[in-house]
Amino acid sequence: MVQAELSPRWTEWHPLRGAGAPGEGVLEEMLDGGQAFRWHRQDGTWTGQWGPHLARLRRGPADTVEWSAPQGFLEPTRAALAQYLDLERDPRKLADALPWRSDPHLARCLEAFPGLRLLRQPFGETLLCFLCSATKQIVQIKQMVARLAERVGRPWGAEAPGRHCLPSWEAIAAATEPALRACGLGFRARHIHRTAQFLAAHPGWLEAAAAAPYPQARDRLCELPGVGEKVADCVLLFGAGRLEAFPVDVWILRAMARRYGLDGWKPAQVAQFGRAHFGERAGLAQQYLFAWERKFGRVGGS
DNA sequence: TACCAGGTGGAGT
DNA sequence: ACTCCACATGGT
Repeated sequence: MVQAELSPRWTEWHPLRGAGAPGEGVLEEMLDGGQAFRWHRQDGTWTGQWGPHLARLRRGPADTVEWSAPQGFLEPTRAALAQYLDLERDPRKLADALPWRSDPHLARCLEAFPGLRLLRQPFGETLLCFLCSATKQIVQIKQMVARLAERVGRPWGAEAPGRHCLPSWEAIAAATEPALRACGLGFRARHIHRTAQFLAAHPGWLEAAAAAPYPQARDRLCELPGVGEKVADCVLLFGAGRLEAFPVDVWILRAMARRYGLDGWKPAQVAQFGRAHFGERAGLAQQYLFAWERKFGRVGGS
């Protein structure tokens, strides 16, 4: 499917500066654990794209992470990575403010994924990716957005031949729905195309939603076709750094039923419980619970 | 082969 | 307001 996987010439590796390095296996959870869908591993090296950016990441010596950029893009990539990975903030300090002292399961989750970060992805791209996410596995979502980039997005540049950015909302609005459907989007193609049409007809709408306070931002996003409470929360959490957002998917529903006794609770109730129980950074707790349940909770009820 | 996947929207009660 | 179900597609 991907024909000539020509790779760019890369700069040398640089140590990632910033507080709180991820523990063993945690980098993988950050890049491939359902927050982002544009990172691919080959031989222990992760290559990823976001917005106009392209970078590689790998584990370095002594619990560090190293990065490299396409030749000629060292400084812009350095700045973009700092923003994307939220390097200014220490993830362990953020997590320490969660109520793990009174919540043994949460404590276990924090211990299992030390240094886990929430990404700060481009808002519009996050919306696009999570519009693709409905009842799809992460591997399939990655495949869908890869095809969207390849067929609808613009080429990254001469330095990285064969590589494409995700399409802008304008580009998606200009595409036909059958063309989107041909990317394997299924019934999501209609939602995505109608959302694109709406955004094209309402310049500045998305930026306003991104800037609004959490409850208003969430309500506004839910006006878009294909966006419900879960997708809106994912977009705000992973695309706008709104840690109050508490996305409830099948894994969180399962986790809250098994670990907190919330059997039979509906998503909206679980979301309310989550925000009340975990506090103003509930979304961070959510990501730990999600990661733990997927890694350790696949079999066995309690 | 069945069942499930980071759900949503619409119809019927 | 709540319950049920169609919606497309591919992994396990």
